[in-house]
Amino acid sequence: MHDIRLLRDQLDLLREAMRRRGRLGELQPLLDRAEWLERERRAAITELEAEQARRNKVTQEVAQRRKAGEDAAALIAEGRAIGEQITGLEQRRNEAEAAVQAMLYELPNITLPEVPEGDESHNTVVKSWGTPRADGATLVPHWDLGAALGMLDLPRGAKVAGSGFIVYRNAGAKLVRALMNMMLDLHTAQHGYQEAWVPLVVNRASMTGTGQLPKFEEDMYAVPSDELFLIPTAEVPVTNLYRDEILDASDLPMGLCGYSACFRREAGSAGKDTRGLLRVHQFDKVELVRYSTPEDSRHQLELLTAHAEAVLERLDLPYRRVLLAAGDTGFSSAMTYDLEVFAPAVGKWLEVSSCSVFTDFQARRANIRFRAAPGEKPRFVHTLNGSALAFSRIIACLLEHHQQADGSVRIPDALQPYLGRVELR
RNA sequence: GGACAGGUGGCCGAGUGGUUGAAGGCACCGGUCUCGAAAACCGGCAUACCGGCAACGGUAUCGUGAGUUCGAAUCUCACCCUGUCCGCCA
Repeated sequence: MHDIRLLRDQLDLLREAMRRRGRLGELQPLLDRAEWLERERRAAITELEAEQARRNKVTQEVAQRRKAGEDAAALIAEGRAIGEQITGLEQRRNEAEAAVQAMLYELPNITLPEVPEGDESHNTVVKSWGTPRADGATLVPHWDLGAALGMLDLPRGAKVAGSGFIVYRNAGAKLVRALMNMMLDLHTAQHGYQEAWVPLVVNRASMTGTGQLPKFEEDMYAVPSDELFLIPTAEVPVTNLYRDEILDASDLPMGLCGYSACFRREAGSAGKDTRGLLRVHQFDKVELVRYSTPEDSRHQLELLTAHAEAVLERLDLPYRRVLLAAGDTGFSSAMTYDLEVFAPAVGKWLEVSSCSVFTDFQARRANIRFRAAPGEKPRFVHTLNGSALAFSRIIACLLEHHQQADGSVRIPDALQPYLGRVELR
């Protein structure tokens, strides 16, 4: 969410930000209306507070007369009339405020200057590591290989829950545990993250804090009877850990990592890259979250991204880092690097991580602040997060990239101790 | 799920419907004293918003939201959270 003051004195900044995302045409009317509503809101407040001040005077006068034993009937009548005025003005203020708020919730974050403008065709590969296999045509796709190895049971997943819900079995199930432990050990022991094990459902306030609500309610599984939502990523509970709190400057930068299952309805993407493990309704993920000062957040994005990349390097999977163009950058994000790994049999680069800095966009929504020094005013922190990593696509890439001529799969050295074997066959 | 008890400032804690933004204490900051420190004493110490170049003025905030009233931390209702006991249960 943006600072409401931008609507007053930096409207062109917002306008330019929307243009860079290629959404000005669509959002211009909303911006205009929001600007008008903000003026209306303040006008209502000014009038309302004048009436409230008047009422407070009358009220005190009543008290004094009562004490002196004088008659206060006229004043009480006046107070009643003012009260009616106030009720009307309050309603006017509330309506304007709710309307402005609703519009602010619809506006995406302002991207950093170095983010290329335009749509996804302007995404830029800024780094490559390793060599993708060129013999993909000769390889068995992960869904067939996984089934052949007894690791993946997609038909029964569909039976017990539905299409897109995966059953891992035998070495596949153990592989999930191995990946979880390997990643969490790396981030806690080498990268300085605290570990958190968090709820898989959150309330509406948390979903609003990180930006999933109110705009993306359709994308989430919900438990309406309890007003809870299944998390699409551990980003939501982990970032909201410090909602409505003031951190000490000495706490920053702070890193938290956590494993969670992630639930996504993927409404509207039926049939698109949905084979095997490419796009599923429930997957596992280790998430990194960082809190930093505003001055340091850009640097923190590089650190965070490097932490995610370290996992890929340990898994010996060739990847590339893509700087997303403004139009492809997520709603809450100011700058995002996607990490993509090549799945040779599928013949596609798969997004296995998305590392973002949200500037103060989430912190303002979630009201997460820090005090730079004792006595100073609290300021909003900057939040960051990134997957490190999403398991299902990693498993797909492991099965394809490390596939050997006889249909077995080599297990990367770093994973061997966790899985307890050197290959799958 | 049921029955009680409770939610007040950074923390503890008072608060008969009428200068209560809220006593008192602790913590914190500044000062006096001291070679220095402690103690003692003096003073300061919430947040957000509106108006104003500013000085400053105003409004709101006692878990949340509604209501009663000229006026609500205080009364009523609903909800949320915490604690204790009972029930149920992995």
